[in-house]
Amino acid sequence: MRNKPTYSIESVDHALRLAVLLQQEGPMGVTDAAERLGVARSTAHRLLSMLVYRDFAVQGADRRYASGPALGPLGRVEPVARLRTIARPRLRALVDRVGESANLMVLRGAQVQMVATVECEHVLRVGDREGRLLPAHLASGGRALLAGLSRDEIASRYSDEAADGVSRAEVERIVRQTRRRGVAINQGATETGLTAIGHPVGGPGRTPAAALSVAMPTARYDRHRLPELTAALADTAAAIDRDLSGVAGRLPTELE
Amino acid sequence: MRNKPTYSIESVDHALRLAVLLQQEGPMGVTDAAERLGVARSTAHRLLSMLVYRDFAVQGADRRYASGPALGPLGRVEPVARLRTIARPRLRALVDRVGESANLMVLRGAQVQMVATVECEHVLRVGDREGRLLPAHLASGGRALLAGLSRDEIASRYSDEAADGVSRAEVERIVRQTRRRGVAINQGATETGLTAIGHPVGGPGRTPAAALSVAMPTARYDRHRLPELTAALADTAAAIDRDLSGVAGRLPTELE
DNA sequence: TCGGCTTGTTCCGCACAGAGGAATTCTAAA
DNA sequence: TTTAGAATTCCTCTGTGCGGAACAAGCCGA
Repeated sequence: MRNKPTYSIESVDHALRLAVLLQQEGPMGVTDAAERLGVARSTAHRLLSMLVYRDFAVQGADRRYASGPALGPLGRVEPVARLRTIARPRLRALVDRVGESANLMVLRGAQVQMVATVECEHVLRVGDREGRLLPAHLASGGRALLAGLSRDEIASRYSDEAADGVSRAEVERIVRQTRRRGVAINQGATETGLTAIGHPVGGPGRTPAAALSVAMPTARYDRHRLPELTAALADTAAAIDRDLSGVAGRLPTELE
Repeated sequence: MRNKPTYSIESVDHALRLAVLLQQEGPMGVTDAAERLGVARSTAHRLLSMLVYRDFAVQGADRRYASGPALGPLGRVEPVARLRTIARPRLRALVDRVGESANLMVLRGAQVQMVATVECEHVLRVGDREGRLLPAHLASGGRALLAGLSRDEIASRYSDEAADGVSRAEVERIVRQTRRRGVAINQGATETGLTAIGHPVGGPGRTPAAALSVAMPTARYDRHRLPELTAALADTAAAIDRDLSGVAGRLPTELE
């Protein structure tokens, strides 16, 4: 969730908040919804009717309204927010350790979405990209995640024809390269002068669902730093994985 | 999607329509969104900003907006609509064959959602319940679907404590009973005087994702009709499964 | 590199659409 | 059957949502 827009639309905000409430808290009645939103019952009813109209809600036999098929499955939005909360102190520690900005990202289709970013203290640094989407095959974390996918899984994300500027064959070449190197690296692919190293989050035997990266100006990257960076990434990934397992969390791969 | 509400809210409608567009058609820019909605660019931008604010959209590095984590996965809403379209003629044929109302439903958590209904021509009949949610363990189609789930899968939908009027132990008892009988039947469980027979849709080796039922007044149900009804349901389920496989569709179990 | 064009973003005035109070309808329990 | 609570419908009015215009950012070709 971002900052409130400069010119927000209250009616739309109420509707979207209500959709999220249904998703996260389960079925509720009109009166419940009105109280939760701080609006009149008639307003709540109108909002619910709009949500039903556009498949964001359905009404049960008991007259309560539940989340509809347009929304993500019940309870599964939270993992992204929880992932951000759990990962942020670990990202902070990673930045302190290596002195470069760090990112956490999840795979969404053929792209990665930046979930969290912690910036380093250098004046010249990679800035906050939280919330943004990048092509997965270009980003270091995206490459780390793609390298963990089967050929079928890659096929389900990339068509035969070049789309979004890349063919499946090219993605497969990048995956093979990443696997061969044992490291996911992006040198200038997403932005000239930027180098990033990626590492998946998710222990052995588990599908990696998120990835870490450290990103820096190419001027500060030297291949002799690679062992240090990869070790720091691996340690941080393991720590995040432990944190997530400790709360019996489900990882956002299940968003897909 | 239902009929347009009596007192609809245009601003909310625009926002929800835009969310569905992002979901179904992939990333787009402000100008595209404005054209698709028939609004000014500044209005489209405000709507997109609200969607981003509430996690229904994210903005990519190329400035386009894509669907956000609060929405169901890309392209997966449509299967419900397509399932309805594909199944409706088959439901019609089923109703013609057995002379009773027929439903198609999908499992959503611990409930089933009615996807499509075709009513029979008797004056006393089970009416249209399309769009409604019912407790899965009570509905015949829900029972048919639950009987196809593993113990773990049932555990993920029902907690230990009695919630929504049922405990997991009770659900497991119903599942065992359904499996023993080889038929999923609801006599008066969802409504007094109503009897329904359910049957899963999904061929051998595939997880049943939807279910059919025929539903009638108990006054018209006789256990000697059971072979006829189950045969008609099995034939119809197989036909729908073929129709779905023919278009290489994915079934709505993947909504979950 | 620069300029022109396109697209995204911000601002503000105004009129009509969204909110809410009240009336009506529905539902479940006693 | 009655009653109370909740859902739904209706309608008035004011403040909010829309869109035009200005501004900012990005892209591409010369």
